[in-house]
Amino acid sequence: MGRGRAPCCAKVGLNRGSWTPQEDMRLIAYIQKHGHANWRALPRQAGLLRCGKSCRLRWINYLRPDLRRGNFTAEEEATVIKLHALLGNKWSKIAACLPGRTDNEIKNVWNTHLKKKASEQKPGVGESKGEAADGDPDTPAPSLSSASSSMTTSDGSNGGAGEQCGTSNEPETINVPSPLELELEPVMDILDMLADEPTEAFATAAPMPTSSCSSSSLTTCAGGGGGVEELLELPDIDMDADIWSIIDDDVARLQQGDATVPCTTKEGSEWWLEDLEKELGLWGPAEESQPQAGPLDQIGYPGQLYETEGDMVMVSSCPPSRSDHEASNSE
DNA sequence: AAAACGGTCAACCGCTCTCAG
DNA sequence: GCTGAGAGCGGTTGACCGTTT
Repeated sequence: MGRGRAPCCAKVGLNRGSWTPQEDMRLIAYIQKHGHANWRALPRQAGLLRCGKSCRLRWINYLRPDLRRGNFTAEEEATVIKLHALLGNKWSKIAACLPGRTDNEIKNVWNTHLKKKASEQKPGVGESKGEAADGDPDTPAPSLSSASSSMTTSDGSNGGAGEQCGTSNEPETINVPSPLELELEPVMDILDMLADEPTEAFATAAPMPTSSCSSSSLTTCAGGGGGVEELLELPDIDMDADIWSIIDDDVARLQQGDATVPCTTKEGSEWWLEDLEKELGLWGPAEESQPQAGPLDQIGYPGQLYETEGDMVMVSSCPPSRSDHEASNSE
């Protein structure tokens, strides 16, 4: 109430719309180095002409290292459907049960096809709290374990995307009893409570222990892959110029094929960027990478520079064109 | 072969909640 | 206890791409 405040971005002089590869690189480099303690200040300190909100969204929905990508597995879809039946449009909470998936992504998937699917599955049973609605005798708990299996299995039908995301993300979690289970545990509790008391119980009983996976903080996410958190522990430092030296330095080293450059090494905590690049078809020898559409046609490998608007830009991660995304999905 | 249509997804907008001063 | 700032969430929109006519 009355918490009115100016929009986070005065819409003057700030970039809007799709993110460019260089913007992505700046954001990634900055967060890798300094974390994201203060989203509002981040774009200024990182030298980005974006509002903090936009940066946050970009990071959370696309650049975050612990993201899974590619099509939803059947298990994930089932989980979303069931959780939606339980929670409604609480996308962030649903996302908390699907590590590596973002609320935005789940929302989109729901609105595009799961909604239809769900209504087809349960023509008249929709209001029965969801659990057995799809004819599956399983209670929500089994559905969650399905989700957990989907995490480690990853969908082979994703044309490679699945392999990069899920498994490479947490190879160890397969044998270890459970980062994921631990993560899902509170959710199970929540669902348990929901079985008795609808939605209100959730609010009180769920301090959102897992929400970090969906959107709040990478540092606490089980899927985050160890070392990343260390990178993000650094305090917020004011360094407009510094970010450039980071990027410039990395660019230079990348061009020399220096595998120790953060964004390129698989051994460090930056493996995810490689994965991202692979998924975008920007990684590896030409014969292996997918044909790029549009402006990316002129782009070679990660680390390679190309010029745009008089700016030198490093080929690395970039917002995937739809063709990239769908190419990987259509397999 | 071209145009129209529909589907999908990334990004933006505005509101609410939480926390620090 | 109050106020303001920042973060997070859910809804909506616009652009792009594929499919159908």
